[in-house]
Amino acid sequence: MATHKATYPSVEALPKLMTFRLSRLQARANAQAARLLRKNSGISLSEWRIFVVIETNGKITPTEIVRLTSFDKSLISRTIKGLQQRGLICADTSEGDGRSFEIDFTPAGLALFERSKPVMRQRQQMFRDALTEEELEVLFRAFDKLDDAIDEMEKKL
Amino acid sequence: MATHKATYPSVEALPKLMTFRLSRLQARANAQAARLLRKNSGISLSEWRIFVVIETNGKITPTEIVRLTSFDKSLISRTIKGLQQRGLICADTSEGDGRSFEIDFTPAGLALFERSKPVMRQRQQMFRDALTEEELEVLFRAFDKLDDAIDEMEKKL
DNA sequence: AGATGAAAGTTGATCGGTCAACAAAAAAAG
DNA sequence: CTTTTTTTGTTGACCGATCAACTTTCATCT
Repeated sequence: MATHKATYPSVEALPKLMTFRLSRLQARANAQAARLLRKNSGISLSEWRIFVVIETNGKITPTEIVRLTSFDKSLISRTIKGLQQRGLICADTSEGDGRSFEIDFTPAGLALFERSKPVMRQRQQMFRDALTEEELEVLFRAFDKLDDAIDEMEKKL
Repeated sequence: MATHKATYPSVEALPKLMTFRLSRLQARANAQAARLLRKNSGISLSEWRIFVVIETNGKITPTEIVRLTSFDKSLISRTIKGLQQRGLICADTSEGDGRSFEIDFTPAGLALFERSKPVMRQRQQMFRDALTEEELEVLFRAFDKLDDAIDEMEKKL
């Protein structure tokens, strides 16, 4: 005979919610990266990201950073200001556009970046090593597809 | 003859950085969910998550929520307070523990939750439909492995 | 029982991230 | 050439998330 006690979708369902897992994983990865950076070089995660973009692209304007990364432009603006004030990046006005400017490493900034690179590279490698080649492929393909799915939802929902 | 122009790891490398992709995807998914909820029922994402936990578990204490979800306990505390003040959940002190209490839906809260469920379920389904069954399996396995990888890094780095 | 330590929730401070409004400059339209 | 529109970057306000300090209650040890 059934009791009156309610039955529920069961808590095991929670880890099967994609956005739940995604959110949790990202939060943990994020917190860890921030802690590592803080310990190794005292820079924040947004600052690290700006550095990575400069490294991969060379000197670059804020708008280009937005285009390449989709980071929020106001966060970029504030992050750049902080880096400048500490002398970790330099800025030169763009030729032919008085509104914009290009940022680049200063020697001090590059040194600080290089100081964190080993541990961050190792971390990236540990993430990759945790998965097989095939899983990595599927994962990145899944990222692409989920990105597209969000685009579609923006239209339909 | 080579020029003096520097060469860089190439910007195409950026989308191959796992944490970069993870962060971007999660941020987008997050913002979208928040927008949908705001539009449909005016509740926040943290409030939605609390509702989902109550739905899957039944009435529950804050500490149990922490255990099940790893959400931050202070955020849970504030979220619960907000829901209570709007009469969307009710709280009864736990039997045998004067410190704790169990929260549950009020009729109003349940109604609001049910109002958002269809669109949120559809969203979850669209995420799942974006991937094949096999990709889904690999994705969730990857989540598990990456979670474990973070645990290991906590020890080594 | 009384003291000590652990656990449950709350609160304040702070930071990161997002959004909307804005000023300056450039580009496009007339 | 002048007006309008767009683009670039900055700023203020706000919410979400995290951390540490704290209060209250419970559990443990003697």
